[in-house]
Amino acid sequence: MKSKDTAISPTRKENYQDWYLEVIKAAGLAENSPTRGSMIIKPWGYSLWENIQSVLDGFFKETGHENAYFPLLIPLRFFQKEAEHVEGFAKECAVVTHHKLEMDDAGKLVPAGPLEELYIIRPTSETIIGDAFSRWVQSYRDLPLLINQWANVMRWEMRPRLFLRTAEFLWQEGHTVHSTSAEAVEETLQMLDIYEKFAKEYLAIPVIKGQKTPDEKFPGADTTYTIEGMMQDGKALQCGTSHFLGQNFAKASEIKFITEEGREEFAWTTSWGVSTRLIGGMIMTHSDDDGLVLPPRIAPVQVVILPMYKNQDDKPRVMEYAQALLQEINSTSYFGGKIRARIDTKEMKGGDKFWNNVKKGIPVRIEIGSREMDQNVLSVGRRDLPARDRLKISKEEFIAQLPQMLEDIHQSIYGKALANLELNTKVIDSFDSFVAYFKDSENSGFASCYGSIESVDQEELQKTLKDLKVSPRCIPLATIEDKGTCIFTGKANQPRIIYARSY
RNA sequence: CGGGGCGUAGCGCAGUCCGGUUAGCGCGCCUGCCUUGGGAGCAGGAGGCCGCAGGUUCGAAUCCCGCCGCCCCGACCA
Repeated sequence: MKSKDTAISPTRKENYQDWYLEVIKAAGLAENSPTRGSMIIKPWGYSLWENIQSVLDGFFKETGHENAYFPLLIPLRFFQKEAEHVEGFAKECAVVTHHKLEMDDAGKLVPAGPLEELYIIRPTSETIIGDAFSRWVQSYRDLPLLINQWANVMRWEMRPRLFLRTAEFLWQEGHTVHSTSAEAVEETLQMLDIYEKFAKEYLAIPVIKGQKTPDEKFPGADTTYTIEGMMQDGKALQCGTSHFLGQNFAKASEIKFITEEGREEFAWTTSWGVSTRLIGGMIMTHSDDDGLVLPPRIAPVQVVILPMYKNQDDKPRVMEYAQALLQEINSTSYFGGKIRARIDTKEMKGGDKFWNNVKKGIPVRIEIGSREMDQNVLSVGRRDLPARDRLKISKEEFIAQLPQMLEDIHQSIYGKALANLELNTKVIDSFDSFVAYFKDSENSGFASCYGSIESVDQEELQKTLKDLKVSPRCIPLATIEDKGTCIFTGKANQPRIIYARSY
């Protein structure tokens, strides 16, 4: 094959959507399955999820949460209890109506045994967990109740996209119960902080912490908080949400407790979640026209050794050297863990092997062959730098510098993402410039402007936003005290709202 | 769920309008030779219910009907 300018085609500039799908394919992260809207997560993609799980699970446990598991199927009557919740999710619920299959006359399997009690496949678990909580919570002594579940959920999406929006997806959902409103709000914000920390420190994704406007909040929540990231095409991606549910679900599920004073009161609940969408966000934030770029702290393999040998006679010597190098790397640490390294032993031509590992996004590549061995150096490539650049460095120096190199890569890709976010966030002062900002470009980015909650109910504004495909993403917590005149309604003393196109 | 495009080998496609030998091509895969540090070359080989199911016909990848899936644009969303 002729050598190409970029390993991925089309490039981001040529067609961002197709580029995204190609990156996933080339890295072997996931593929479509025979089941509509549901993806097959391949080992390389799943190992990313495993790392996400293990880090977050640690954070959850450090903050006193325990894992539990609730059923996949939720009795329809439970789901019915919270009106707003129903309105939000009813349209995308898969329903289980039968409990067996029978062969018809034509020899085809058909559903039989209709269920008396219908079930939905959980789109989220507030209702069935709430039912359990109503029994678990009796007294103020049972509170707070801090539960998390790792699970799959299903939302029958009209337009699925790998990782970003699939009918079935993997996530964690935290569900907590508190005796006071203030404590529940505190929990909601604590978990939002954990998500922000995780996004920044592990996925190297800069995010804006904010509050959702009423039209964008979780159905049934009093307040929804979000972390919003900006992809390389300027679109927003909601990377995680944390909800203060008030007493809505407590009332729907009868979660009541006896206070110290002996009064019976409804409890206050929260829920919060992140999903496999994070993987999509990570891909879109960092990857380039040569494929996936993995943040070092979450990469399943942080360093890959590529043995290059001219012939089978040369192989033992190179492999032996590679093994020894692997041992040395494995005995070094980065960010609180042993450095994860492996040798790519696949029998492949040098060039193929090289580009495969580029496309997999492995942060550091080491090529060793007789050339390096004779000179007693390593050829080292960093995934955040052009693929063809190599650093010649002695083994000793490399081992000594490796932790810092991984750290540099993390900082470098985070820095690039942050620059993208900052460069493409514009302060907008008027309705006209708001419209112009989004009309001028498909890849506008974020508009930060004073907006009122009421403005979302204005029909004319609704239409304008719809035409521009723009929606309010959040009211950033960082600027929540910064008040001004709403550019849509003229109402004074309103907070800044981030508007953007989104995934 | 509406509008548009598309389903042919693992991947990317031609052939479909206008039905007619044995369904092709490139990449990949296997074998051998030759190569070997930047996605090599030559030779040989394997691999297809032409998305699924009906229909029209002597004959269907090709025409008609239905269904399923994928991509794009709307409506909806983590």
